Amino acid sequence: MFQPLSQTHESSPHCQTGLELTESDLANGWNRQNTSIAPDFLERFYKNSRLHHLSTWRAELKQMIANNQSTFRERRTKRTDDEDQIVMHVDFDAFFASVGLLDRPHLINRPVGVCHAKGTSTKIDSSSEIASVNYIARSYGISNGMHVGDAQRLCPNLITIPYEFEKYHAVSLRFYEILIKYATELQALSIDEALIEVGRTVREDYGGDAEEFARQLRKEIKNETRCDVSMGISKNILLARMATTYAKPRGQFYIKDDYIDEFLENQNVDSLPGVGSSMAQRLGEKGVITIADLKNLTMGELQAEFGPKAGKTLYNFARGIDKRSIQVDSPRKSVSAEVAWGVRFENDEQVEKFLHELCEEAVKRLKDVKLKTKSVMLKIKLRKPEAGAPPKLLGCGDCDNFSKSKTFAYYTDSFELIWNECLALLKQFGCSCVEIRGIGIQLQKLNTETGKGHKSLSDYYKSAADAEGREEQPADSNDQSQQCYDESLIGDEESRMDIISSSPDLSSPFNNGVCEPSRNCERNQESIERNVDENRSHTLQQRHPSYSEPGNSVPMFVPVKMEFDDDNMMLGGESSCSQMRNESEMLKMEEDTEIERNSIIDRPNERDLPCQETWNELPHSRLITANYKVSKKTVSKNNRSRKNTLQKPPRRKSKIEDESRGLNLDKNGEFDRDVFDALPKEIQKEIMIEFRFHTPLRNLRPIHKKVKTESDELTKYPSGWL
DNA sequence: ATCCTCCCCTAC
DNA sequence: TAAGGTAGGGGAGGAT
Ligand SMILES: Nc1ccn([C@H]2C[C@H](O)[C@@H](COP(=O)(O)OP(=O)(O)OP(=O)(O)O)O2)c(=O)n1
Ligand SMILES: [Mg+2]
Repeated sequence: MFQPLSQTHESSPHCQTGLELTESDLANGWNRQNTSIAPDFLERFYKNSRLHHLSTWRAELKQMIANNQSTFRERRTKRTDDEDQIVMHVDFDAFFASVGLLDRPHLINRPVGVCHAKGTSTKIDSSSEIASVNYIARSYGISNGMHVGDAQRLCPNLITIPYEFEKYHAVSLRFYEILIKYATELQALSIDEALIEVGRTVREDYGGDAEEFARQLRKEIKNETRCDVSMGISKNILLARMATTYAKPRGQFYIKDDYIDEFLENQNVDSLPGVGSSMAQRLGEKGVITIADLKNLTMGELQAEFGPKAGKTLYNFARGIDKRSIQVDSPRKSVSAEVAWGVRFENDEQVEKFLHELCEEAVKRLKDVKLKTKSVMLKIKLRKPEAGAPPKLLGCGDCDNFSKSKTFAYYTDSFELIWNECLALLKQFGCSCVEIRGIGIQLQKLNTETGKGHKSLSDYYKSAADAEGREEQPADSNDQSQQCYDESLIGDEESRMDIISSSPDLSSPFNNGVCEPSRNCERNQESIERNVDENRSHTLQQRHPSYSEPGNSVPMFVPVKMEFDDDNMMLGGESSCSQMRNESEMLKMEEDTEIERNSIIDRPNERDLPCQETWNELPHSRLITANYKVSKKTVSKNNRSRKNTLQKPPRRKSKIEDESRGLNLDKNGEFDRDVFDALPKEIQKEIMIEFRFHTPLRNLRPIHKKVKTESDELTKYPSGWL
């Protein structure tokens, strides 16, 4: 009764090991050419990845809009009250499919989907994903993201067409050009989707008739791109987006104030943007299916269950309230590169080589946006011990996810330094190469931090007007420091240069990362970095017999280009002062703790070696006891915190249970779930880490229970799609 | 309180 | 055959 749908290996007495699975994946020549061990894998993968394209385009469009802010400014000479705001959401219908059909008019009345599968096979089993299907295909129940095989089961006549990324891009650019003409504020959401604020345009040029404006805008976009958009209109972002969904395809819909409640109440909670399958399930467990149900919960109840912010958002959304403003530009907070497809390794050299390439990619992206980072995070996906071959060809399958980060003392964009940390983090994981199914590098704490949060254009104008005590005030003529900040981070080259030239002594973050002090540092400068999370690392290390004490390691000095936090020096204002203080303090700490600092980039001794001893060789009760004792403080704290939530389930159910299901702490195959469950989440995670990283998987016993299938993990078909 | 790390979730 | 990326919001639990 709990048998999963997946048919792969239930009858098998043993789980296949990672080694077996990876070896079999890499056994045939075609796969060897198309996995992470192939020399040009990364480039080919990114070239063909639709999701990579979506993300890249999104970033590019946001940047483009930010650079074009001045275009909107002219229109925004007056402060607009939130009440006068008219938000419109514009979104192409079946975007990839529609663009693909432009040159295939003979297919226009057939069910069509965009995917990689050539469709030459007569078998209905392709695991290729459909990026976009037209509305005819949707009438069969096919949706975006579905596997071709599943889609063909629903509609055997489905026609597949290939990706044409350049065309999507070109159509999108034309689309945004048109929007820029009318928008007072414009937020790029994706390649085919944007938010615009057009209150002023509608009032002044369309006699206040928002729907007439929308009709004309849709017509213009259709004429220019030959593709259909749908539009949602309302007083805020939430309602505009939901209106678009209702309007699709080839339609528009205006949610006026007196219709809000009626519009919302009968819809399911997951039609709220931000409420996905997980949140919908958690709400469902509380008997909340519709938005009307959601409205019956108090703010307190929602916050107790979902946290202060998420609870408040749910409470407001259920009432059609959304205070977010359109974000014309917002500072980038992270840059990353990751791959979770085709990732298979036979040996550690291959892992390092791949990580090296990925790191080059991540640093290139960092430099492309002219930023520097202070923190690098390595993300690893490891095959769950019980996971068989993934249903998706060369997919990552069912995985446990892990991440580890390191914080530097300074901002940097030095490949050497970042790479060095990536490698160190990889070694800290110490995982078996054949289990790896995904790797990612994320660079955080970029030198864009403001301490002031995001600002929309209207926010900006409001504060400028308020400060000046006048209503009409061009943005760039006052609040010099703020202007300096905005433009220097996001603005175009010209305005940046103006600002920089006004303070010639300070180097810019855009001058190729070189300033006088850093030049001096370039040679013979040791790497100065610091593990902020030392406590955590130490607990892990101490619990494992093969770890050395930090003091025992051999320091390794790395010559790197190093800079002071000059970026903040040029910002001026309060936030940069406090940032400077922090930097000075950090620098001081570095001096005070030289040994510890060195240990961070120590070349580890024995802990890098493959672990021979494993926890499996200990009685499991000892493991539990040991961990429990090490974290006694933790446990008591946890008890305290759990008391707070005792009324509710103390933790989110399914995820944790799924993760622990892979564990067999006892070599007799018995696993004391009660004991494990009683442990704090943190400790559970650490136990898992120990087992995943330091236990030969062949010692793990087969798992008989599985609740979620892999496809549950990674696909989000509407319920009842099969 | 507020920060940090390590996650999970969501959206396209 | 197939190309399951990426950025941001935010929560849990620990440290300060
Ligand atoms: N799982 C998904 C969802 C979307 N996309 C791509 C293809 C889509 O065409 C494009 C835009 O996404 P939308 O959610 O707007 O979907 P469509 O435009 O295809 O359909 P519609 O907006 O009419 O629902 O993003 C994708 O590759 N994979
Ligand atoms: Mg669309």
